[in-house]
Amino acid sequence: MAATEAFGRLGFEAASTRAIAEAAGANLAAIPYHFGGKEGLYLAVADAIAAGMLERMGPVLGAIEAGFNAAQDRATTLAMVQTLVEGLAFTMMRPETAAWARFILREQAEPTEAFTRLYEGPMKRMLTALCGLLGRFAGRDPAKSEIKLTAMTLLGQVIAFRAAHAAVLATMGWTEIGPGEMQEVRAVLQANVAAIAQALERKAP
Amino acid sequence: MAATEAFGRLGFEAASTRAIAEAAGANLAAIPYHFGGKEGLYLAVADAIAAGMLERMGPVLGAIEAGFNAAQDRATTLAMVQTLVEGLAFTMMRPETAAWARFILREQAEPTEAFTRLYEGPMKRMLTALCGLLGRFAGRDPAKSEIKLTAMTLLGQVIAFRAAHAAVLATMGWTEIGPGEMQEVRAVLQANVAAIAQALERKAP
DNA sequence: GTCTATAGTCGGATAGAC
DNA sequence: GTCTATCCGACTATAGAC
Repeated sequence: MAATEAFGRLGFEAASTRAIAEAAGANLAAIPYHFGGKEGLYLAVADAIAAGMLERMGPVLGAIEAGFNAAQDRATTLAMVQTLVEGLAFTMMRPETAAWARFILREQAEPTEAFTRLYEGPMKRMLTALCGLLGRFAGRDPAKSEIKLTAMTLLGQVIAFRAAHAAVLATMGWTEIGPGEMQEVRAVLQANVAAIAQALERKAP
Repeated sequence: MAATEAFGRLGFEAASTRAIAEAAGANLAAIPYHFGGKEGLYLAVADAIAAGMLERMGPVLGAIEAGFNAAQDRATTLAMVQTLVEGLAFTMMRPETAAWARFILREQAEPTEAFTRLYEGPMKRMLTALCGLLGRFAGRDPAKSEIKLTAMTLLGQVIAFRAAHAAVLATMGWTEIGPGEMQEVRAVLQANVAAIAQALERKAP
């Protein structure tokens, strides 16, 4: 956890193993001993984040994947999309996951081996599920660019609240995105998802 | 430019003035001499980015601000929203501004004095213009939370393509977001903006 | 203004005692 | 496994020649 915080806040190079060891109440030499070095610790953080995300999003994703083959009507499909977006929002906006978000955003800008572990784990699964749902909605191949890009924009709306965190706080006059603020965000996200889904549906063959 | 690239890629602490000076073909000692030190150089980068964004977004923002008081119909207002979102997308997705995006995203996650300069300059002006347009669209006070949050999600969709850059490339099978890819992104952004605006309009008093 | 040389600090890794 | 002591490299800033 100390390493997640430090790497997320400062990046790989600027974070110091000395500070991480001290924050964790551990000895500096324990890092090379247990993780094989600073880089090993960094990858261990990526794996821990991937596991944590899968743990939190697992139930929602499992339900979608399980219910997918049973032919669903559009209302049910839309509800699944809403659940997925909302699940991501609630997972990524919790105070405990702020450090995850910083770490992931860094890896997005400058991907390393750690990004592969994050992408091939939780991210790909979420994107695949969302594309499947949107494809059914639009009556089109989920692998089509338009569907995939729409999926990115839906998840992107959520990500933006972390990526543009300081701008959100400044604009809204908030000091944090707590439970109360989260309710307002959720209402707007739901409205947007519904609007975009409806537009997709209108274009369906 | 060398400093923008280095600070954007590595962050303030990890970027070295040695590497920046070498990349710029300048002498190491020139940095303390001309900018007062590493921190002064960092703030100079922030100011340069703010000025560059204002330069690129200025015409679009000026037109919106000038035309705002002349009572506009909804079609014109929607067109202005589309122009603003598209302008931001084209500004922020150009290869030349990739370094800006990395710098800004870092400041969003961990704001310093540099963020204030970015926010009070171009960001606030864009957000104010967009809230004004959306407020008129929805027939509501532009200062209402719902309007401001909707504005954040609209700009957030654009930001997401930079913030989740690696995930976008991996999902789309792209190697970069060039002009061709940009056209596809633009079409989806336009559709989303139209859908969200229409939903706002339906809720208008 | 521009450069070299250097001072002073802090980084990660490791040797070796326990 | 855990700790202290230490090595060696890289960093920013500055003194001082030109």
